[in-house]
Amino acid sequence: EKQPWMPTHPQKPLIIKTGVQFTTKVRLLVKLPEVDYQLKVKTIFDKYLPPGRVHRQFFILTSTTKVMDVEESSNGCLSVEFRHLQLKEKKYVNGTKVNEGPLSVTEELHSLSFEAQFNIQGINIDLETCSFPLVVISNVSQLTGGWASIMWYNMLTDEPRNPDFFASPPRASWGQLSEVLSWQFSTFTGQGLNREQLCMLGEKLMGQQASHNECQVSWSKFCKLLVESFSNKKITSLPLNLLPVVKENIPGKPFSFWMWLDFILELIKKHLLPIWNDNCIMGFVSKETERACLKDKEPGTFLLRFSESHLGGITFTWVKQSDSGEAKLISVEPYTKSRLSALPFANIIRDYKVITDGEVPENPLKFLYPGIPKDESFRRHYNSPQSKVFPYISATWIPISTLQ
Amino acid sequence: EKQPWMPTHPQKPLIIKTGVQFTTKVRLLVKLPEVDYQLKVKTIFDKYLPPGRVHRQFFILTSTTKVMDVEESSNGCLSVEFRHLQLKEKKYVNGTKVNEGPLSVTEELHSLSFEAQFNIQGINIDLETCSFPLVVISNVSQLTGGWASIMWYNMLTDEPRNPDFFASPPRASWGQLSEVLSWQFSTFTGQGLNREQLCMLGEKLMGQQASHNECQVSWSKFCKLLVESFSNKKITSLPLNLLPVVKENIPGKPFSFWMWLDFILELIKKHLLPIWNDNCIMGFVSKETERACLKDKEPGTFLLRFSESHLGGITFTWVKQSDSGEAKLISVEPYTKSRLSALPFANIIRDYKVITDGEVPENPLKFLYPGIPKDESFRRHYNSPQSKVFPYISATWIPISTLQ
DNA sequence: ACAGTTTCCCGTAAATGC
DNA sequence: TGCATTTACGGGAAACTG
Repeated sequence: EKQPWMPTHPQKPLIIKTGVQFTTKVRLLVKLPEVDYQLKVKTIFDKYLPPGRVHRQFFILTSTTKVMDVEESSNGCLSVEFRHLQLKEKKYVNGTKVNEGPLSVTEELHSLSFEAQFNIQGINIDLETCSFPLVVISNVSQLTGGWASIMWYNMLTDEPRNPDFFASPPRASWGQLSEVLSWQFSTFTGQGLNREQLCMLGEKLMGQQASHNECQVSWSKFCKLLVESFSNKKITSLPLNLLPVVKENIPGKPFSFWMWLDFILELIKKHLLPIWNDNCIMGFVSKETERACLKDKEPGTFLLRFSESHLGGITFTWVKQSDSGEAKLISVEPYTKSRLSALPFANIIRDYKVITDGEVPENPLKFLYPGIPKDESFRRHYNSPQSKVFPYISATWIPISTLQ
Repeated sequence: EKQPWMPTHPQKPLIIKTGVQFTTKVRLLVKLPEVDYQLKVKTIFDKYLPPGRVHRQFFILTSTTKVMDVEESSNGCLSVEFRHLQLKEKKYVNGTKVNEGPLSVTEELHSLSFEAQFNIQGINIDLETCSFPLVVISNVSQLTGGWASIMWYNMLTDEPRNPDFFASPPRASWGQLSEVLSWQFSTFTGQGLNREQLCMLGEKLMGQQASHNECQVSWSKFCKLLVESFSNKKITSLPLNLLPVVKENIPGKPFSFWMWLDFILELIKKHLLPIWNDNCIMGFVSKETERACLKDKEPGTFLLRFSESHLGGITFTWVKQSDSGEAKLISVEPYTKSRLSALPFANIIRDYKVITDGEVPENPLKFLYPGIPKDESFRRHYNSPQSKVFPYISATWIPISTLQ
């Protein structure tokens, strides 16, 4: 017996949102002789609650039993697919809501059990199986946190069930973690992260180290602590719940490493997929590396990287010949999903202009690092102009910045 | 007894969306002596179904009884407010779903009844009252149609209840209708439409007439037929359900007069309120009037009007000195809510540029019709540039069109 | 007051039904 | 099959609640 899983959110399975339908399928791997009776399967949510601790409790709002059927696609074994299942929270369990302790809701692990019972040659046989750990959320804003839990669990344990996993979550080696992160990118882009990109992520998470692979990353560093600030390293490495105290000291970055990364994944998925897959986006580059890359390049050389200060933002940095003759690096305010839905990023790169007073506006982006003429890299991604809208003349946006 | 009404959608009361909470209040206008007992009120949805015809049927999902209370704000009379009421459709009434005839769902009129019963000095007294007609919708996309019904009903009858009103809806005189339309604008802008604007609407609906005020407008012309097309008047004046036949012949305008107008109302509400209230938008101007206004004006004179072909779009038309020396009018592709959320309209006017090959981009908008220097009209509506986003340089959009 | 969490519901997209 | 209508649910914001 085994439980494949049809998730609500295809890229983030094993997360169920209350009030949103999900689908699950159970297959009976043992072939039963003489199947001329109906085998009814029942699903139960959280059949085995961990004894000591108090979770939120949920129940399946919709019908929970269904009869198994011969599956045509496989070799004739029995299976049943539950569709339109929906979860709802039981409120006021025992009249009181018990404090849930230090775990956040996305660290609570739940499970879906399946039961069936049949009688063969006078012997009653009980079948039972159980899903991998599930996270239950109530709003899509919790998907990022929930998916962090699913990844951490499956990366670090082979146990099919351990609801207390996050009571003391083990650390991960960077070797393990980087593989998982890279895999996250490959799940929807077809390719993972390269060595340089992973190296930047390792540095961001663990600082400069001789060898990252042996480093251990804690759960809280991955997903609960604020991202290191370059300007103020010590103070920002505090749990989120200390944020108000800290807020006055450091502006920005009220997000964890994983939250930062997951927003980038979403940005790529929705707005950057073709140019990402075409390797036009260096993406994960520290400011130091960026400087090292660009400082000796000719003016007009640029690279694309994800903002470290703005969630889900991408920026470009280019080399400008300054008046003193020395090269200067300039980065544009990061483009986020809302701005990218006004104009696709490739068009922004094509049309971007800097206006310096008294001078003719100029596009400062000429060569994609290390030195490929811009249009050669991006031409195939430029959007063709929209069709005519007779009797009007069509209109679009030109992205600009004003320099002093 | 009387029923004020707290709507879900504040600007469009008397419309209830299934599954969305609404609130209603009943007040007892008779003052009862010696009120030392509890007066329980019960709400019933569609207590009196019209005998012959078959409506969709709904019921109140939530609790329907509540005890009246002395209202403090008024002079101590009894009242009760039902909150969190929610409507759900009864499916499969009597096992079959009967065809509903020619009425669309937004033409079905429903009602909410209130009952109370009390005993005073040995006499049983039944109280009962009923709301004005209500429209029930299942999606906000039906708000426009529902509100048309509410307006038409209340404009043309004083009956508190007539569920069959739309079986043969009376016509409205343009005098009545124009007053209601103007009032729609004033409900959220503080001022109605002026004579010229109303005149354009009258022409759009009824064609050129000596006196519009006496004209009668049918319900279907108001809200069910396609808007007249200037290029093809006859063919487009057909009911929406004939659209597929017509579609091949005429592009665009698959919407009724009221739908067109309501999208404009929404556009004003969300994106144009300050400049609308400042009378910068002439808005309702036919192409003929536009030409008459602008043809002798100096180049750079422009006006703002709502698109007749694009739902919820606003455009500007300006005078361009053409090569032949003759004035030429050019209109930009209408800006709709999605594009206006990228850049506010006032900024678009300020920054708009036309690029003609080989020439320096130029802003063709100089004088707001009849001749007010642009900045004088719009300066107070320009958005200040966004704050700095250190260490990035800020970026924005410049709206442009390319000519030839 | 406040942060974590849930609820609410618009608006788009997809599904459903006639 | 096509349109009218409903359902689904992401996403932003408000409400809730210890």
